[in-house]
Amino acid sequence: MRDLTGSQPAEAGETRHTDAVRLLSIAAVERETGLSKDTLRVWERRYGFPTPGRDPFGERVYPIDQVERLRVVKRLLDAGWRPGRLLKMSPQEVEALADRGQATAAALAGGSSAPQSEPLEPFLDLVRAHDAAGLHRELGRMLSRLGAFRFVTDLVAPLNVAVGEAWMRGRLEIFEEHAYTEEVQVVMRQAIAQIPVPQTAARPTVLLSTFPGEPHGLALLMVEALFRLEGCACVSLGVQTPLLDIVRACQAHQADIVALGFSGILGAQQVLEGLGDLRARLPAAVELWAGGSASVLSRRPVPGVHVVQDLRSIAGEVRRWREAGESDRLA
Amino acid sequence: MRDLTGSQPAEAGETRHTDAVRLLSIAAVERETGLSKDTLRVWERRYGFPTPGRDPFGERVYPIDQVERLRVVKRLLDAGWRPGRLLKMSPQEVEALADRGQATAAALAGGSSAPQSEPLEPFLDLVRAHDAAGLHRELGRMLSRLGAFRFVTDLVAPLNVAVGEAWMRGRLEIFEEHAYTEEVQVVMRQAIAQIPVPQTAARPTVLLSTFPGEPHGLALLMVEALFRLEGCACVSLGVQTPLLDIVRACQAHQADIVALGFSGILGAQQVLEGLGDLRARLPAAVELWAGGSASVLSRRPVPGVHVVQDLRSIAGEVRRWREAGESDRLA
DNA sequence: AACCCAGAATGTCCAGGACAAAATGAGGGA
DNA sequence: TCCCTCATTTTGTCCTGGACATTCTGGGTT
Repeated sequence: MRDLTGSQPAEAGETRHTDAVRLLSIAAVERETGLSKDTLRVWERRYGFPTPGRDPFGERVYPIDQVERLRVVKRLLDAGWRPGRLLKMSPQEVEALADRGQATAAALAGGSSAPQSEPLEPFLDLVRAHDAAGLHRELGRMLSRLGAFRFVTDLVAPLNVAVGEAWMRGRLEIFEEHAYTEEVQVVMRQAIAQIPVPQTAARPTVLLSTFPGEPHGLALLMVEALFRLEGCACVSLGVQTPLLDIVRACQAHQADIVALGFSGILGAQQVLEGLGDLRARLPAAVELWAGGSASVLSRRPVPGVHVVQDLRSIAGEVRRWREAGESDRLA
Repeated sequence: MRDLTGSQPAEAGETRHTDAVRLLSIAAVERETGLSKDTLRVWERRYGFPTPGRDPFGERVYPIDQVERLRVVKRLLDAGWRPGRLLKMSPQEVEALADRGQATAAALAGGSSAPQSEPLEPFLDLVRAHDAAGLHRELGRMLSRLGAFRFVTDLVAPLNVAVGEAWMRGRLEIFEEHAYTEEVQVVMRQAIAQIPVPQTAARPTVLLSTFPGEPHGLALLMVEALFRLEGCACVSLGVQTPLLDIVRACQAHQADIVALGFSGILGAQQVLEGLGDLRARLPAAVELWAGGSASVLSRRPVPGVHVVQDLRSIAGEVRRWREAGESDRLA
């Protein structure tokens, strides 16, 4: 991984100020890594890593390089590895795993069959060059060339995967991923704005959001575009809507489908409990769709929750819904 | 508050299923209210509220009405009240406070002097009617009529405050606030797209983001629009960038100003520690600007952090930066 | 080769104690 | 009368160490 920590040559008597810059509190580590305080403490107790020092008040202080390692571990965890093994490995071994591990996990998830019709490298180069304007221009060009549907399915979707993978391998910084996401969002909204609005009272009516703690709204936009292209009425609540409010919104908008996005930031347990909870609170007639890169979804099915593995399948699923509704109306 | 909890008439022998719908785990309450598990437990111990039951495993289960009350308490907390007093009050007293309390806090924050030149009620009515299309249309119309600058400062900014206040008084649901935010974001992005891109190498270069846990990206868009109108180069990382990555992005983009948004969701301590931490990690030449509705910012100044109280002041501050830079270059 | 179950692994929860930081309020000086 | 300072209370977060439901693993059985 490129060294951007701004490390100066360590001098003998490090000042208090340097310490403050090098050390993070447990709350800061939770913020930076997404690992809960409970998990951090229990890992230390069980596996002997991380090994934070203590400040004068007896509170944990984490060196920055351990935080970096925790970040990689977190990502490998999301890719299907288990902490017991990862945390016993040396930093070098973890690093090596990150460099080649993702390919395994991606292949395992069955992503290999995706027809990757557009070259992605030029876009990754623009991201690495921090050329936001250029990225915007090229994305806009591709949107015009491919049309909204193929733009989403053939370019943005594989590009997201490639960006995630590049981060894992240390070839992209998190902030570069953020900048990329932001730019794609702008173009995606542009794409959505171009889709003609459906008739009033179009069906199904789709409610889009994510759970609290899940800030990844890009997938939501992609899904919204695809639903719109199918002539559905979409109501997006943006990201991080509390569960009870999703239920209320569903009532208020008379939604037929509630679609939620998951990026793998949320823990498996939170996702499953949340989905089960939501399923119990929603009327049975409302379908609950879940999609995104979170691996839990494919690993453990939740009863009554419709998992959308591939963006391309949305069109077919909407058709299924409409036909099912038709027969209901006849009955 | 309007009853949208979907309550059916309670029958004598409530089923297990109904229980599951009525009771929330401590993790779910954290998700719904934004109050940490630690805080929930310590409130129970100290103030005797909330008073969760226990499931067969001895774990806390919170009735849904207590969760509703906790939400109101959280909002009053953000408005400057203290938990010791709020949690000793009866539910009715808290409710009454919410109904009139916000005005006090808003006046306290000095918001009364804002020249509110545009009528807001029609927009609130559209939000309440769940008329996303109508809201979009009216906002777009106002954008054209007022121009980007006045649209942001005279319409969107006071509207945000009005929406927050309406929620507090129980006249707006959270999901309605979400739907509103989403629609305004769409129009804001449209507004930004209309602003001509500045020359290459325009200065100052502004880096925009929020801390992890702060999902409110609307303020960020508003600020971006205003910076763009002043001819600044803007790099937005979207919301929730880890602190270390903000530092790296700042290096990579050679930013002159790092601007962060705070909505009051993050705890005071987190905001202050984060800002102090970030200030220590950024080069001294980089200015750190913080803005938003979080009350901490105005209550407790952080050394080396520039607090932007009013959106209108951004233009002047940019001018200040440019003049200061000029004299630096001469020196 | 498919299935199943004991045991290990793992994240979250609990209790209750401690303490730094922030807010409050009293007292004294300009 | 107003403002500043300092002691006191309030409040959120952190700590330890234990417990347990749930998930995953690996071997044995049909």
